[in-house]
Amino acid sequence: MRQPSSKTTPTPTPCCSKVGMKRGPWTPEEDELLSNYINKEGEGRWRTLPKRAGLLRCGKSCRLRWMNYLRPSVKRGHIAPDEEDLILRLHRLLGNRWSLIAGRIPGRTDNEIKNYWNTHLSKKLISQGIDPRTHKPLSNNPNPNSDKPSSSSSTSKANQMIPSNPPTPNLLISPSSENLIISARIDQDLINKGKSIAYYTNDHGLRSNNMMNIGNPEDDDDINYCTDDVFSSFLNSLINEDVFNNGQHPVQRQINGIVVPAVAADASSDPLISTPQNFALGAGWDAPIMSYDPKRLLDHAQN
DNA sequence: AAATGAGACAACCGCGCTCTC
DNA sequence: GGAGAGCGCGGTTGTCTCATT
Repeated sequence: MRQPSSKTTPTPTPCCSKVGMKRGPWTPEEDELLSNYINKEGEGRWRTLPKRAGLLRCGKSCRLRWMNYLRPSVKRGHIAPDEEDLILRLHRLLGNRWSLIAGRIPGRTDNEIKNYWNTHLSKKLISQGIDPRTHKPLSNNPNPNSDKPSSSSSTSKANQMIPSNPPTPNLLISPSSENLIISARIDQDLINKGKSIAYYTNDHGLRSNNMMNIGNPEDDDDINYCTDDVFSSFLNSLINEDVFNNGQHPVQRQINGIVVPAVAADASSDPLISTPQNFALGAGWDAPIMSYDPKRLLDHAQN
Protein backbone atom coordinates (compact mmCIF):
# COMPACT_ATOMS: atom_id res chain seq x y z
CA MET A 1 0.00 0.00 0.00
CA ARG A 2 1.22 3.40 -0.82
CA GLN A 3 2.59 5.08 2.19
CA PRO A 4 0.56 8.20 2.77
CA SER A 5 2.45 11.36 3.28
CA SER A 6 2.23 12.97 6.66
CA LYS A 7 0.64 16.11 5.30
CA THR A 8 -2.14 14.33 3.44
CA THR A 9 -3.00 11.58 5.90
CA PRO A 10 -3.62 12.86 9.37
CA THR A 11 -4.88 9.50 10.61
CA PRO A 12 -2.91 6.51 9.48
CA THR A 13 -4.83 3.65 7.98
CA PRO A 14 -4.86 0.37 9.91
CA CYS A 15 -2.62 -1.15 7.28
CA CYS A 16 0.02 1.47 7.83
CA SER A 17 -0.16 1.69 11.58
CA LYS A 18 1.45 -1.19 13.39
CA VAL A 19 -0.06 -0.17 16.70
CA GLY A 20 -1.90 -3.16 18.09
CA MET A 21 -1.02 -5.25 15.07
CA LYS A 22 0.55 -8.65 15.51
CA ARG A 23 3.66 -9.39 13.51
CA GLY A 24 5.93 -12.31 12.89
CA PRO A 25 5.11 -15.92 12.14
CA TRP A 26 1.51 -16.94 11.76
CA THR A 27 -0.01 -19.38 14.20
CA PRO A 28 -2.23 -22.29 13.11
CA GLU A 29 -5.13 -20.53 14.79
CA GLU A 30 -4.59 -17.40 12.72
CA ASP A 31 -4.26 -19.48 9.57
CA GLU A 32 -7.54 -21.16 10.33
CA LEU A 33 -9.28 -17.88 10.98
CA LEU A 34 -8.02 -16.45 7.71
CA SER A 35 -8.75 -19.55 5.66
CA ASN A 36 -12.22 -19.95 7.05
CA TYR A 37 -13.04 -16.34 6.42
CA ILE A 38 -11.79 -16.27 2.84
CA ASN A 39 -13.40 -19.60 2.02
CA LYS A 40 -16.66 -18.12 3.21
CA GLU A 41 -16.42 -14.54 2.03
CA GLY A 42 -13.84 -14.69 -0.73
CA GLU A 43 -10.64 -12.78 -1.36
CA GLY A 44 -10.29 -9.04 -1.58
CA ARG A 45 -10.86 -5.98 0.57
CA TRP A 46 -7.69 -6.84 2.39
CA ARG A 47 -7.61 -3.64 4.37
CA THR A 48 -10.80 -4.40 6.22
CA LEU A 49 -10.49 -8.17 6.11
CA PRO A 50 -8.47 -8.59 9.33
CA LYS A 51 -11.10 -6.87 11.41
CA ARG A 52 -13.92 -8.79 9.76
CA ALA A 53 -12.04 -12.06 10.19
CA GLY A 54 -11.10 -11.32 13.78
CA LEU A 55 -7.39 -11.09 13.13
CA LEU A 56 -4.89 -8.69 14.66
CA ARG A 57 -2.91 -8.49 11.45
CA CYS A 58 -2.63 -5.81 8.82
CA GLY A 59 -4.33 -6.46 5.52
CA LYS A 60 -1.07 -6.74 3.72
CA SER A 61 0.09 -9.47 6.02
CA CYS A 62 -3.17 -11.35 5.54
CA ARG A 63 -2.92 -11.09 1.79
CA LEU A 64 0.66 -12.32 1.79
CA ARG A 65 -0.17 -15.25 4.03
CA TRP A 66 -3.12 -16.27 1.91
CA MET A 67 -1.38 -15.83 -1.42
CA ASN A 68 1.81 -17.60 -0.47
CA TYR A 69 0.71 -20.37 1.88
CA LEU A 70 -2.98 -20.81 2.50
CA ARG A 71 -4.42 -20.75 -0.98
CA PRO A 72 -5.54 -24.28 -1.93
CA SER A 73 -3.72 -23.99 -5.25
CA VAL A 74 -0.37 -23.41 -3.62
CA LYS A 75 1.88 -26.39 -4.05
CA ARG A 76 4.20 -27.14 -1.17
CA GLY A 77 7.35 -29.16 -1.20
CA HIS A 78 10.59 -29.36 -3.08
CA ILE A 79 11.05 -27.76 -6.46
CA ALA A 80 11.21 -30.55 -9.01
CA PRO A 81 14.07 -30.67 -11.52
CA ASP A 82 11.76 -29.77 -14.38
CA GLU A 83 10.43 -26.83 -12.40
CA GLU A 84 13.98 -25.76 -11.69
CA ASP A 85 14.82 -25.92 -15.35
CA LEU A 86 11.76 -23.86 -16.17
CA ILE A 87 12.69 -21.27 -13.57
CA LEU A 88 16.14 -20.97 -15.07
CA ARG A 89 14.79 -20.53 -18.55
CA LEU A 90 12.18 -18.04 -17.48
CA HIS A 91 14.65 -16.05 -15.46
CA ARG A 92 16.92 -15.90 -18.44
CA LEU A 93 14.06 -14.36 -20.38
CA LEU A 94 12.35 -12.30 -17.73
CA GLY A 95 14.96 -11.33 -15.21
CA ASN A 96 13.76 -10.85 -11.65
CA ARG A 97 10.11 -10.76 -12.65
CA TRP A 98 9.20 -13.29 -10.00
CA SER A 99 5.47 -12.93 -10.31
CA LEU A 100 5.64 -13.51 -14.04
CA ILE A 101 7.86 -16.51 -13.56
CA ALA A 102 5.52 -17.85 -10.91
CA GLY A 103 2.63 -17.37 -13.26
CA ARG A 104 4.14 -19.94 -15.58
CA ILE A 105 4.75 -22.52 -12.87
CA PRO A 106 1.49 -23.89 -11.49
CA GLY A 107 1.25 -23.95 -7.73
CA ARG A 108 4.38 -21.97 -7.10
CA THR A 109 4.39 -18.46 -5.69
CA ASP A 110 6.62 -15.57 -6.57
CA ASN A 111 8.01 -15.51 -3.06
CA GLU A 112 8.86 -19.19 -3.18
CA ILE A 113 10.58 -18.89 -6.53
CA LYS A 114 12.44 -15.79 -5.46
CA ASN A 115 13.70 -17.51 -2.34
CA TYR A 116 14.64 -20.62 -4.26
CA TRP A 117 16.53 -18.55 -6.75
CA ASN A 118 18.41 -16.63 -4.11
CA THR A 119 19.31 -19.66 -2.05
CA HIS A 120 19.82 -22.35 -4.65
CA LEU A 121 19.85 -21.43 -8.29
CA SER A 122 22.04 -18.35 -8.17
CA LYS A 123 24.68 -20.31 -6.29
CA LYS A 124 24.32 -23.21 -8.66
CA LEU A 125 24.89 -20.94 -11.65
CA ILE A 126 27.89 -19.32 -10.00
CA SER A 127 29.37 -22.73 -9.29
CA GLN A 128 28.94 -23.47 -13.00
CA GLY A 129 30.74 -20.27 -13.89
CA ILE A 130 27.59 -18.51 -15.01
CA ASP A 131 26.61 -15.05 -13.88
CA PRO A 132 23.10 -15.48 -12.40
CA ARG A 133 22.37 -11.90 -13.27
CA THR A 134 23.11 -12.09 -16.97
CA HIS A 135 23.20 -15.84 -17.58
CA LYS A 136 26.48 -15.27 -19.34
CA PRO A 137 29.82 -16.81 -18.44
CA LEU A 138 31.36 -15.22 -15.40
CA SER A 139 34.58 -14.70 -17.34
CA ASN A 140 32.82 -11.89 -19.19
CA ASN A 141 32.34 -10.19 -15.88
CA PRO A 142 34.99 -11.27 -13.41
CA ASN A 143 33.28 -9.50 -10.58
CA PRO A 144 29.54 -9.94 -11.02
CA ASN A 145 28.80 -8.35 -7.69
CA SER A 146 30.87 -5.29 -8.31
CA ASP A 147 27.84 -3.17 -9.04
CA LYS A 148 26.09 -3.89 -5.79
CA PRO A 149 25.92 -1.14 -3.21
CA SER A 150 28.92 -0.97 -0.96
CA SER A 151 26.76 -1.39 2.08
CA SER A 152 29.11 -3.12 4.43
CA SER A 153 26.45 -3.25 7.08
CA SER A 154 24.15 -5.35 4.98
CA THR A 155 23.71 -8.79 6.43
CA SER A 156 21.42 -10.04 3.73
CA LYS A 157 22.71 -13.30 2.36
CA ALA A 158 20.61 -12.86 -0.74
CA ASN A 159 22.19 -9.52 -1.29
CA GLN A 160 25.54 -11.15 -1.21
CA MET A 161 24.57 -13.32 -4.12
CA ILE A 162 22.30 -11.14 -6.22
CA PRO A 163 23.39 -7.77 -7.48
CA SER A 164 21.02 -5.04 -6.46
CA ASN A 165 20.60 -3.83 -10.00
CA PRO A 166 19.28 -6.67 -12.09
CA PRO A 167 19.63 -6.32 -15.80
CA THR A 168 16.96 -5.03 -18.05
CA PRO A 169 14.89 -8.13 -18.59
CA ASN A 170 14.91 -9.71 -21.99
CA LEU A 171 11.16 -9.93 -22.03
CA LEU A 172 8.44 -7.62 -20.82
CA ILE A 173 4.95 -8.94 -20.41
CA SER A 174 1.62 -7.67 -19.30
CA PRO A 175 -0.10 -10.72 -17.91
CA SER A 176 -3.36 -9.09 -16.98
CA SER A 177 -4.11 -7.46 -20.27
CA GLU A 178 -6.98 -8.78 -22.30
CA ASN A 179 -5.37 -7.66 -25.48
CA LEU A 180 -1.74 -8.11 -26.14
CA ILE A 181 0.38 -6.70 -28.83
CA ILE A 182 3.33 -8.84 -29.62
CA SER A 183 6.10 -6.37 -30.00
CA ALA A 184 9.70 -6.90 -30.61
CA ARG A 185 12.45 -4.74 -29.38
CA ILE A 186 15.72 -5.63 -30.93
CA ASP A 187 18.36 -5.30 -28.32
CA GLN A 188 21.47 -3.84 -29.86
CA ASP A 189 23.73 -5.96 -27.73
CA LEU A 190 21.97 -9.10 -28.86
CA ILE A 191 22.04 -7.95 -32.44
CA ASN A 192 25.76 -7.58 -32.16
CA LYS A 193 25.85 -11.17 -31.04
CA GLY A 194 23.57 -12.27 -33.82
CA LYS A 195 20.59 -12.70 -31.55
CA SER A 196 17.35 -10.92 -31.04
CA ILE A 197 14.48 -11.19 -28.68
CA ALA A 198 10.85 -10.16 -28.64
CA TYR A 199 9.07 -8.01 -26.11
CA TYR A 200 5.42 -7.76 -25.31
CA THR A 201 3.36 -4.74 -24.56
CA ASN A 202 -0.32 -4.44 -23.92
CA ASP A 203 -2.80 -2.14 -25.50
CA HIS A 204 -2.01 0.64 -23.09
CA GLY A 205 1.68 0.42 -23.26
CA LEU A 206 3.32 -1.46 -20.44
CA ARG A 207 1.11 -1.85 -17.50
CA SER A 208 3.12 -3.37 -14.73
CA ASN A 209 4.93 -1.02 -12.40
CA ASN A 210 8.13 -2.49 -13.73
CA MET A 211 7.33 -1.71 -17.28
CA MET A 212 7.77 1.41 -19.27
CA ASN A 213 4.98 3.08 -21.13
CA ILE A 214 6.09 2.79 -24.70
CA GLY A 215 2.88 2.83 -26.61
CA ASN A 216 0.39 5.52 -27.35
CA PRO A 217 -2.99 4.24 -26.22
CA GLU A 218 -4.72 6.92 -28.25
CA ASP A 219 -3.55 5.32 -31.44
CA ASP A 220 -4.54 1.76 -30.79
CA ASP A 221 -6.60 1.61 -33.95
CA ASP A 222 -3.54 0.97 -35.98
CA ILE A 223 -2.37 -1.88 -33.82
CA ASN A 224 -3.18 -5.49 -34.50
CA TYR A 225 -4.08 -7.28 -31.33
CA CYS A 226 -3.26 -10.78 -30.31
CA THR A 227 -4.67 -12.81 -27.46
CA ASP A 228 -3.26 -14.34 -24.32
CA ASP A 229 -3.12 -17.60 -26.22
CA VAL A 230 -0.73 -16.01 -28.65
CA PHE A 231 1.27 -14.61 -25.81
CA SER A 232 1.39 -17.95 -24.11
CA SER A 233 2.45 -19.74 -27.24
CA PHE A 234 5.06 -17.20 -27.99
CA LEU A 235 6.47 -17.31 -24.50
CA ASN A 236 6.55 -21.05 -24.66
CA SER A 237 8.44 -20.81 -27.90
CA LEU A 238 10.96 -18.55 -26.26
CA ILE A 239 11.27 -20.81 -23.25
CA ASN A 240 11.78 -23.84 -25.41
CA GLU A 241 14.37 -22.26 -27.60
CA ASP A 242 17.98 -22.34 -26.75
CA VAL A 243 18.43 -18.83 -27.93
CA PHE A 244 21.33 -18.05 -25.73
CA ASN A 245 23.15 -21.28 -25.40
CA ASN A 246 24.98 -21.71 -28.65
CA GLY A 247 25.20 -18.25 -30.04
CA GLN A 248 23.15 -19.26 -33.05
CA HIS A 249 20.08 -17.44 -34.12
CA PRO A 250 17.06 -19.68 -33.66
CA VAL A 251 15.81 -21.12 -36.89
CA GLN A 252 12.11 -20.96 -36.19
CA ARG A 253 9.50 -20.60 -33.53
CA GLN A 254 5.81 -21.24 -33.13
CA ILE A 255 3.30 -18.50 -32.54
CA ASN A 256 -0.14 -19.78 -31.74
CA GLY A 257 0.66 -22.98 -33.51
CA ILE A 258 2.07 -21.23 -36.56
CA VAL A 259 5.66 -22.12 -37.27
CA VAL A 260 7.47 -18.97 -38.23
CA PRO A 261 11.07 -18.03 -38.69
CA ALA A 262 12.79 -16.57 -35.70
CA VAL A 263 13.15 -12.84 -35.52
CA ALA A 264 15.87 -11.81 -37.89
CA ALA A 265 18.92 -10.21 -36.42
CA ASP A 266 18.11 -7.31 -38.65
CA ALA A 267 14.49 -7.00 -37.66
CA SER A 268 13.76 -4.50 -40.38
CA SER A 269 14.22 -7.32 -42.84
CA ASP A 270 12.04 -9.71 -40.89
CA PRO A 271 8.99 -10.34 -43.06
CA LEU A 272 6.81 -11.07 -40.06
CA ILE A 273 7.51 -7.90 -38.24
CA SER A 274 5.91 -4.57 -38.84
CA THR A 275 6.88 -1.33 -37.23
CA PRO A 276 3.85 0.72 -36.28
CA GLN A 277 4.30 4.37 -36.95
CA ASN A 278 2.53 5.23 -33.76
CA PHE A 279 5.05 3.56 -31.54
CA ALA A 280 7.53 6.03 -30.28
CA LEU A 281 10.69 5.08 -28.55
CA GLY A 282 10.26 5.06 -24.83
CA ALA A 283 12.68 6.54 -22.38
CA GLY A 284 15.60 4.27 -21.94
CA TRP A 285 14.84 2.25 -25.01
CA ASP A 286 17.68 2.26 -27.40
CA ALA A 287 16.26 0.28 -30.24
CA PRO A 288 13.20 0.24 -32.46
CA ILE A 289 10.02 -1.31 -31.18
CA MET A 290 8.30 -3.56 -33.65
CA SER A 291 5.26 -5.73 -33.77
CA TYR A 292 4.50 -9.04 -35.28
CA ASP A 293 1.88 -8.50 -37.88
CA PRO A 294 -0.83 -11.15 -37.41
CA LYS A 295 -1.85 -10.77 -41.05
CA ARG A 296 1.65 -11.55 -42.17
CA LEU A 297 1.73 -14.42 -39.71
CA LEU A 298 -1.46 -15.75 -41.24
CA ASP A 299 -0.13 -15.29 -44.74
CA HIS A 300 2.99 -17.11 -43.73
CA ALA A 301 0.99 -19.97 -42.28
CA GLN A 302 -1.11 -20.27 -45.41
CA ASN A 303 1.89 -20.31 -47.72
C1' DA B 1 25.82 -30.53 25.63
C1' DA B 2 26.48 -25.83 24.42
C1' DA B 3 27.93 -22.33 21.25
C1' DT B 4 28.30 -20.75 16.78
C1' DG B 5 27.69 -20.17 11.90
C1' DA B 6 25.33 -21.00 7.66
C1' DG B 7 21.36 -22.02 5.08
C1' DA B 8 16.53 -21.72 4.17
C1' DC B 9 12.46 -19.38 3.84
C1' DA B 10 8.63 -16.79 5.93
C1' DA B 11 7.47 -12.24 6.57
C1' DC B 12 8.02 -7.32 6.20
C1' DC B 13 8.93 -2.89 3.83
C1' DG B 14 8.67 0.60 0.51
C1' DC B 15 7.46 1.83 -3.95
C1' DG B 16 4.56 2.37 -7.96
C1' DC B 17 0.44 1.50 -10.47
C1' DT B 18 -4.64 1.37 -10.96
C1' DC B 19 -9.06 2.36 -9.40
C1' DT B 20 -12.55 5.03 -7.20
C1' DC B 21 -14.54 9.05 -5.47
C1' DG C 1 -7.88 16.29 -12.72
C1' DG C 2 -6.38 15.32 -8.12
C1' DA C 3 -6.21 12.75 -3.87
C1' DG C 4 -6.39 8.75 -1.42
C1' DA C 5 -7.25 3.75 -0.99
C1' DG C 6 -6.21 -0.75 -2.50
C1' DC C 7 -3.32 -3.90 -4.46
C1' DG C 8 0.77 -6.16 -6.29
C1' DC C 9 5.57 -6.39 -6.84
C1' DG C 10 10.63 -6.82 -5.92
C1' DG C 11 14.01 -6.26 -2.49
C1' DT C 12 15.32 -6.95 2.10
C1' DT C 13 15.23 -8.56 6.81
C1' DG C 14 14.18 -11.63 10.63
C1' DT C 15 13.83 -16.00 12.50
C1' DC C 16 14.07 -20.78 12.63
C1' DT C 17 16.59 -25.10 11.80
C1' DC C 18 20.42 -27.80 11.25
C1' DA C 19 25.28 -28.85 10.88
C1' DT C 20 29.66 -28.13 12.72
C1' DT C 21 32.99 -27.19 16.24
